[in-house]
Amino acid sequence: MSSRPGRATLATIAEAAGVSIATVSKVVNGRDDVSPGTRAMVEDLLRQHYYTGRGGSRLATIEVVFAGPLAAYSNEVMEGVLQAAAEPGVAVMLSKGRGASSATAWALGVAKAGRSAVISVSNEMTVEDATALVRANVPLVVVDPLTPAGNDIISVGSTNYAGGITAAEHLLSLGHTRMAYIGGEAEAGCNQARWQGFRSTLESAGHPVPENLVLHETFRYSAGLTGGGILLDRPDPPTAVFAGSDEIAVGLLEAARRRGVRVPEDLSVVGFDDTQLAEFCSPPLTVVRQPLREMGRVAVRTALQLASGDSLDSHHVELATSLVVRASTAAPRR
Amino acid sequence: MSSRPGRATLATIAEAAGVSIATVSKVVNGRDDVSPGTRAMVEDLLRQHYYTGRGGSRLATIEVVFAGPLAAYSNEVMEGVLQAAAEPGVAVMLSKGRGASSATAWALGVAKAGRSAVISVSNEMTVEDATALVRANVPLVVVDPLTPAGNDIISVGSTNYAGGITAAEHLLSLGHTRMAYIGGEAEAGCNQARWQGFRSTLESAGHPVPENLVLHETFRYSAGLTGGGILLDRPDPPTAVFAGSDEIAVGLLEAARRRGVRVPEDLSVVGFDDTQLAEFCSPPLTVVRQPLREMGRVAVRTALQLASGDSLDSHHVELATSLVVRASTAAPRR
DNA sequence: CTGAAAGCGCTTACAG
DNA sequence: CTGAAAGCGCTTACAG
Repeated sequence: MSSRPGRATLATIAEAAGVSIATVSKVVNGRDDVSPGTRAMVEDLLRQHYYTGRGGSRLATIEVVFAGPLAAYSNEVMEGVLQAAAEPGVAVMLSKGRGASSATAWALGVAKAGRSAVISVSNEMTVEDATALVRANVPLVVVDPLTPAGNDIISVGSTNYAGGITAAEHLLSLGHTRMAYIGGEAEAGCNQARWQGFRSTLESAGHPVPENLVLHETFRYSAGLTGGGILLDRPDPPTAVFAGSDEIAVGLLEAARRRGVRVPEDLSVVGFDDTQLAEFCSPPLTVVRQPLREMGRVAVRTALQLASGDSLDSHHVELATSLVVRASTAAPRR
Repeated sequence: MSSRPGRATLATIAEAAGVSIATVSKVVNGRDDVSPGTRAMVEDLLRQHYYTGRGGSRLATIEVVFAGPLAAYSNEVMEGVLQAAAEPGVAVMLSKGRGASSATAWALGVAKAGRSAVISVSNEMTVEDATALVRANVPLVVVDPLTPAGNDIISVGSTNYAGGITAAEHLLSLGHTRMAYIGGEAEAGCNQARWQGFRSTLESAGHPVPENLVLHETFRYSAGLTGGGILLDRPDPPTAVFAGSDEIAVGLLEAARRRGVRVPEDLSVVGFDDTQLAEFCSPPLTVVRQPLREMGRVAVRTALQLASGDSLDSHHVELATSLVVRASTAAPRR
């Protein structure tokens, strides 16, 4: 073991690899006159030594990736991210993901641009993307994962199952017995958890959700608008609906308005998330609150820990959901 | 004139300044063993030659500054920014401004971090901030300026005055004669323009806005909620309200709901902006649309032009507003 | 495919 | 306050 006090230089790597500085330089610069074996070995060493180039580590920068459109939901997460990043002076970059480029090219670009870590929000990070980031030595933290994250993916979520229970208990306590669910993407893990928590609680209470009052589509407004229409146009509409997101709930509100169905007098609505939409709509929404800002903050702290090589206590953190009662729920009419 | 083919190096600057490379290096690194006169001269030359350091220009990066909370409004602008930045591969950083640090320190930090330009959205950029950026050689573009921008500040806005006229004409055409205005910050230039366009049109039509039906507070939801309450609690409430922003309009919607005032049957509401809030609220809002995405796109293109040293055709661009009719306006009851 | 050697851009301890 | 000189980290044309 040679002494290595400061940052790794080309010389550090060259010594460790038993090759010349010139060869290491070629690998770093992606030249092609290096044998595959040598290249692989040198790349490994570069990663192990956290080689950063002469610029040193620059300003720490976190790249936040949103797959979908920016929305009320993303704003909450971003506020938390910005807050947690501001104090240590970490810069925050916003992007829409890798677009058309290959996972490898994208990950390499992210590394080359000097990003300290990537935070992916509510996003289908494919295993391919995640692997590419690992190979490029860029830590990844996933917020509110759609797919149940694999074991080696670090993620921050909330207690979706408990949230489903909370919604059910609230509606039961108001006296509802005929309730419906409009959820997001059927495959999404968080959607499944919300639904199962809701479903099992109502079942135990002796008021199971009829199969034809369960809709899974997307987490977007349009799903609430059309799904709400389907439910409300039935001869026997539900007296309460649990929506898998605030956007769905707000779409449902509009479906109700169009039909002259009053909320909460004729229909109770519970949303999920507690974004600004929930506060700003009329009537303001009763929701299961997901602490999105706090999730953003935790994601930043975790990402920074990973970036500085610290080990983590846990690969998945779940923050508690809670009930926020506003004006969209009431006892059913009799 | 010596030949200068590629990027400026310390040697380029040293030659131009007639000092040694060592002295230039000291200036670049902020050492204090340089006389003020020499320092000033060298700094000038560094700017003139677009000195970037050995890293070259890195990845072009634009820093977008929002002073207030992220909201439906900022999302529209950001979508445009991200779209325009994606194609040329420009990175987008998000920040909340300089916080507690001095304007100079902040601007220097922005320059040192290698930002190509700053886009400030709907923000009170003080003259001090703007000057500091100029001195640090970082181009600035202001989107939807609150204060009427000075002559040397580059800005992108929309036709606020025309928007006010549009709102007035729409309500007049529906048959309204008693109309109110709830605007944002009274001093804000964009607020003034919207109000004056509205006011003058109604005046010409013989239906001037009574002074006690004009409220100026902030562009936020709470201003619409309280302002709407004041208006609707009058013995002689207006039959229509023009709101200076979507948030105000949505707050007004809630004030109406709480009082059992139906929109649009009992009250017509026109918003301003056309954010997602306008689409998602119930009833969906009739609005004067501000092309926020396009404004974000233009801001990026302008910023990039400035960063590459191109000159601009115009220091201020105004994009056209338009009327989007949804469900919050109708003829007044008789 | 590899590396010795020349050279570039930059920094800094030190002499004046 | 200034700069000559030593030296660092890196790149690259070229010889093997």
